Amino acid sequence: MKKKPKNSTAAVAGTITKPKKRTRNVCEPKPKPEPGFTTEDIEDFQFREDEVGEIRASLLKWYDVNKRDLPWRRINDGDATDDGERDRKAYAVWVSEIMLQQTRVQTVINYFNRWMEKWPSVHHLAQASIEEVNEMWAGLGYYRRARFLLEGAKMIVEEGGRFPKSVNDLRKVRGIGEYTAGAIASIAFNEAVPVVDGNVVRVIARLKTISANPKDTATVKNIWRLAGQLVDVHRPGDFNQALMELGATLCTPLSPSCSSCPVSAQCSALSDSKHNPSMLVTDYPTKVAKVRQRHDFSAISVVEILEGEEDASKFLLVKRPEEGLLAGLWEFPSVSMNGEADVVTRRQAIDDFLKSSFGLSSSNVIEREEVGEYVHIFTHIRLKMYIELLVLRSRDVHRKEEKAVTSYKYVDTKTLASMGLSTGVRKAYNMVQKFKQTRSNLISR
DNA sequence: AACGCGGGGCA
DNA sequence: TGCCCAGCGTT
Repeated sequence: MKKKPKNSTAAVAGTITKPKKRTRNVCEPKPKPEPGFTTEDIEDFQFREDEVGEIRASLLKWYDVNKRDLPWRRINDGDATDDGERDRKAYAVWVSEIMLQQTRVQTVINYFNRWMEKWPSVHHLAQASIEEVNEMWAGLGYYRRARFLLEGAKMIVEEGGRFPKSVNDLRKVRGIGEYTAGAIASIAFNEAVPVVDGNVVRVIARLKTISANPKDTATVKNIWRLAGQLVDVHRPGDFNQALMELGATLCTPLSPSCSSCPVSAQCSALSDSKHNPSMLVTDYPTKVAKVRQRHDFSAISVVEILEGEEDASKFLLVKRPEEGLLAGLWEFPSVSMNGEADVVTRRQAIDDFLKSSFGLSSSNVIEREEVGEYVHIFTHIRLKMYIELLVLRSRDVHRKEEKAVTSYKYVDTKTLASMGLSTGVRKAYNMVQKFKQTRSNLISR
């Protein structure tokens, strides 16, 4: 491997470093297409000053005309006249940015509107309970984000209730990393700092034909440096949003609309593709080998306790551990299986779990039915759920034998309907409801 | 630096 | 089905 002196020039937000003389100036026009730039190459990389000017102007002009009408922008847009107003904007930016982490705009819109209606300010949010927060968040995924929002709101209120204004102070808030700090500081407080998300990585990788591994720390650092060079000092918030908006709407992963792109004239990937049809804009950023999905199996028992009338029945819920997958969320009793498992094995495992943890005896069964199977896909796990309905008589519940190892509770159908359940748990419950409905239709016929 | 963490939409 | 999305905290 070729050795190069480490470039110690750190990314300075909002400043433009002077172009340096290099033996190989990658910014020079190239007589013929080159394959792209490796990790070592981009250490020396920067935009020319005239390029910076053109990109800023074109992108902002495009953004002013084409930006999407999004609920958080309605709050952000326009200049704040006092600190209170700036804080309200910052709160809206914060909530939207956390929701938007790894989540598409279209999905977020409704969640954002409901959230802001329920908790219009950081002070309102700080008074909320984790149960309420989970309820509002249910279905969005990465539930840790919701917990951090609540913790962050409490931190801010405890510190006096004023929103942190700088990247440095914002970074201290729970759940606010480099990206979110940059977004809030630039959009709400006009600090000339860059942001780098998946969109910005893609746009810059294409502009500069960066073929280095986009997940590599050195690459990410250099993209931050390049984004810092680009960010418009006068309109940093708009510029950052424009860059991301471009990535979300035109410079998309699979089919970019280069003919409509405001910075197509500055795009090396597009220029290369015109010279050589075998080179594609979509070759950048380079693809990263994906990790293999784990296959998990779980027996799930929707335990219904009958207390006289059918309407008075209650369901057993168990709280998941405070760390790991779906941390702290409620679910139906479940037992992890070691691969595919037949109904006898599953029931045995469930019986053992119900007996040892909740003192529920399988001798009190009114009804036990196999409801079905459902495969729930996480990014890293393929979870096959075996779902059964188990109806028990309440008078036979041996509360005395309960071991308080697991936190659990019995809830009625109404509570269950409104609770913050993960999508997989909600799916299991819906399958049980549908099963019952089908069965009662058959009986009434 | 590597890893864990949800869910959905789209080609 | 595979891909990837307005990332962050922990180890």
